[in-house]
Amino acid sequence: MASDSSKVPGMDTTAPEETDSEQAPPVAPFSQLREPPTTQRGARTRAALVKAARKVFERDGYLDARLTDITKEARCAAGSFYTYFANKEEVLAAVLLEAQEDMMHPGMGRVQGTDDPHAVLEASNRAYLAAYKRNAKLMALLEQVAQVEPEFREFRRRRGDAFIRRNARGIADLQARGVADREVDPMMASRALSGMVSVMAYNAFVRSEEQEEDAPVDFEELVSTVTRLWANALRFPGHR
Amino acid sequence: MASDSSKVPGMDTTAPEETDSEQAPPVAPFSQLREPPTTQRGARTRAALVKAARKVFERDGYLDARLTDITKEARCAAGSFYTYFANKEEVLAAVLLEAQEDMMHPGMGRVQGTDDPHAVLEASNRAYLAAYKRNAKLMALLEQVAQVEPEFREFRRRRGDAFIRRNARGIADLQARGVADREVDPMMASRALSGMVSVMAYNAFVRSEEQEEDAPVDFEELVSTVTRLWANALRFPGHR
Amino acid sequence: MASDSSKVPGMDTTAPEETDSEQAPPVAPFSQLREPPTTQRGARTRAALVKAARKVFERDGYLDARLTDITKEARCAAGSFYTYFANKEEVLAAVLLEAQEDMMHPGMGRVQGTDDPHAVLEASNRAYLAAYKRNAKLMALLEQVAQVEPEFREFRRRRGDAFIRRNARGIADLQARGVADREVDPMMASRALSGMVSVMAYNAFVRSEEQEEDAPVDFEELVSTVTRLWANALRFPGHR
Amino acid sequence: MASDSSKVPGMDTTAPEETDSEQAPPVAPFSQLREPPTTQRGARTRAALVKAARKVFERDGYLDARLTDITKEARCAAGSFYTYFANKEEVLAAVLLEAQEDMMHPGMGRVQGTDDPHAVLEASNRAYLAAYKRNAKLMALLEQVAQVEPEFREFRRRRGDAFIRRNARGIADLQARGVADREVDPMMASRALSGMVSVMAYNAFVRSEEQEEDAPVDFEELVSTVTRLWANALRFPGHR
DNA sequence: CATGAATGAGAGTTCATTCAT
DNA sequence: AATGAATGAACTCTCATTCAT
Repeated sequence: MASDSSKVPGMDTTAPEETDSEQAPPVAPFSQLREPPTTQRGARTRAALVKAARKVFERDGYLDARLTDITKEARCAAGSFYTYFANKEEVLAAVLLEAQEDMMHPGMGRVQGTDDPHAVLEASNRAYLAAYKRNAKLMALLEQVAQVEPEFREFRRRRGDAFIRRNARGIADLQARGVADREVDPMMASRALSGMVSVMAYNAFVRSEEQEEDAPVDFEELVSTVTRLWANALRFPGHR
Repeated sequence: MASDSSKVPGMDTTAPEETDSEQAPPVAPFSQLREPPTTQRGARTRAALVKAARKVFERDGYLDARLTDITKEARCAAGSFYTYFANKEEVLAAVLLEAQEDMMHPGMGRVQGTDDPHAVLEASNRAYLAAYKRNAKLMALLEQVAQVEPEFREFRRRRGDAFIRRNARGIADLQARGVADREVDPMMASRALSGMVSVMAYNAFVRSEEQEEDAPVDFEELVSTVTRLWANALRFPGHR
Repeated sequence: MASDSSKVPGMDTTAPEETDSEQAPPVAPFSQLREPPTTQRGARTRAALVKAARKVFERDGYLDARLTDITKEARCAAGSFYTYFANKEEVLAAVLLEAQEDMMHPGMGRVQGTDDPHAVLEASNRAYLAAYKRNAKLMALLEQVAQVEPEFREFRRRRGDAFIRRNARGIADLQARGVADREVDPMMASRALSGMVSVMAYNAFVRSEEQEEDAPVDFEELVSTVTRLWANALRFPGHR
Repeated sequence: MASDSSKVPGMDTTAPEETDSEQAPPVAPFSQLREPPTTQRGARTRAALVKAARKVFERDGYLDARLTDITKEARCAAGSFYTYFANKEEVLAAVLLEAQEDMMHPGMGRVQGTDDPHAVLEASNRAYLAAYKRNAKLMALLEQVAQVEPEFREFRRRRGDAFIRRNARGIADLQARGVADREVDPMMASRALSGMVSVMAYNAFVRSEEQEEDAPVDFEELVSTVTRLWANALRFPGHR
């Protein structure tokens, strides 16, 4: 069970600039073999290919996607593909790079005007889960590819690590403030709890079709459950 | 992200016969298309093929494994493969079926002579993690295959569900006894916490090679961390 | 379309012993590679194989029939097949030989107590068509095999020739008696008319499933039509 | 006994436009799965493959023909085959389609300036037989394939039906004019007589090699014999 | 830059036949 | 005689990649 720790949730109590510095590495793990197109036509074709690739990958999966499917979808010749990408891996990298922004910046940031750890945690989890839901197909794709291509395994790892470290800092911070249980190692706790949320996200948004009868999980219930368990696990005070 | 919910951990406070009845389904999801060999020689060849298949799968992964690699490893002709299996999927099913016993019955069962929920939980997690570690390569394989073959996705799901339900019963039981937080839904909590442990197991035993520098996680620390977080999350009492 | 000239119809005005002498050759065109079984058990197994082969051939066709299908049907081991036959061709030969009696002797013989050529012809055609109908599946099989195996092409040819020659003699006889048109060569006329009836038989009894809506041909109408055309073609007198 | 009723002979006394409308269906029973090549080079390759396929099929038979034989003969790579055809069946369809024109339109049409049924019939039969002779190898191939591939069985049936119906109309027409025997059903008579000619053609031009000693049939004798028998069978008047 | 046909290595599968038991 | 597992040659089809136009 590949849990996704490539995209992990949690709380963010740290300063924004640090976060950014952490996010840098996962952004560019792929070497740009081809230089970007010079002409306008080139740019258009390239963009069409990336868009088509995303569609085909999400529909057929990475392994079953044939390059000709992609070029067909992009309405260009098979050979044109190689003007922009060396192979399937490279288009996928382009697809992920393009979507990365939204996947990495859950968009919440910090809850304004409060220091309540519980509120911060909840907002953070909500933002994470919402982003996961938005990009569910891509996350599924990433999981699949990580099983097969080491480059993307690495990509997934870096993304997960960024979240885990960010959350670990948050935990350490709360421990220092006396708000969180000091008995646990912040890093390990972050791994466990970040993982917990990512598994829930994966199950809810990616594997949901697998579940035959089960009613789809209610989003808010998901948020409150993982938040509550997380808070409890770290023994946030004033809880009830 | 494929989190593992196919193999989930947890605590077992329920009666043994119930547990068994739950574990039954995942045991035999694959129809035996080929009938078992009648002669002794046949049994030997079949066993050699299954063994070879496990080796090749673990070494090369499911997708890169070629049937001829397997027959070569088993020292038999390519055609002999088809005496026992219809295709790659079927050998894999045989491999998993053979290993299933150990993967499903972490071997612990109950801690004798105690009702202490914390002790029970810890023993349960230790047993689960130990079994995961023993079968790490196979778990990795299962993750990989589940991404590609619906049959095995289903297999993974059933296994996960069995654990999740078992743990959900345990949680409900503790809630009834007033030992666990009654605010959370036992099923959702079980999903989250079981998932948490399985991710940790996956990261520790499967993805360990990925982690370049990080020191390998200490097994006992892993057990105590997840146990503590789990206990806290459910607000076990008497906690320090 | 496979018309059958291996089994041709017609009229038989010649003496029986001549006919028999013609039928001899087609009976044994196949070399008996294996000698007949000595023990009683052997005879039983061989018989079971021939019976099974006929069933499988008629069901699946010669080409799609696998030897293991036959042995399975005969409830014996694959290897046992080779105790009695060298290959698929040989079983088929055995099957045809066994059925030959009924296929070659339409069973009518002569219409007793009449010299009326029309009555004789009609009886002959009726007997031929009835035999064809009885053995339709085998005839279909023979057609199929003849397209593929030279040995059976030869077998088919000999059988057809026997009928054609017999009918040619009948025609020559009638010409001598002044009853049939003397302008046509008896042999050629026999080829044409015998062929005509065999095509009709093939279409009616073998290809009947092909015809989607068409009502199945009425047997008696078939008999009377071919008889009338045949009689007309040779300008039998007194015909209306 | 593969008689051909797929290609049947006869007389054509009907208006041309009707005939055309009947011949349409058999012309295109195969769906063009692959779209036709756009470039000139593509057209050349495709044509080479069809030509090679015809040669190989006629030489080795449909079943024994290997795809690599065809590509080798066409001097192109094995994979190129699949640019134009999905499998062996499809090339064969292309081969037959290409030859269809000549096989379907025996080229005679009507004898100009005469209403003499006998002359019309003879010209029609001559044209049919000549076309059969020209395409003998292909007709043999069609017979063979029809025994094995349902699609081509259907193809054969449609072609036969077209001829049979055309001749049936001719017969009905002559009956109306009082020239032909009114006792027989035009459709059944057409089936029998068309079949008669097609068997003769099959025997003369396809199975001729089988006949060891027999002198090859004289073409003109063939024409006059079947014509005479046909005319007699329908009791054309003024016959000597 | 775009096109789309050509390439060819390589994998899975079938099944008649053999042969040790 | 019977058994049934073992053999391995043969063939089809896929698709990423190249390259002439």
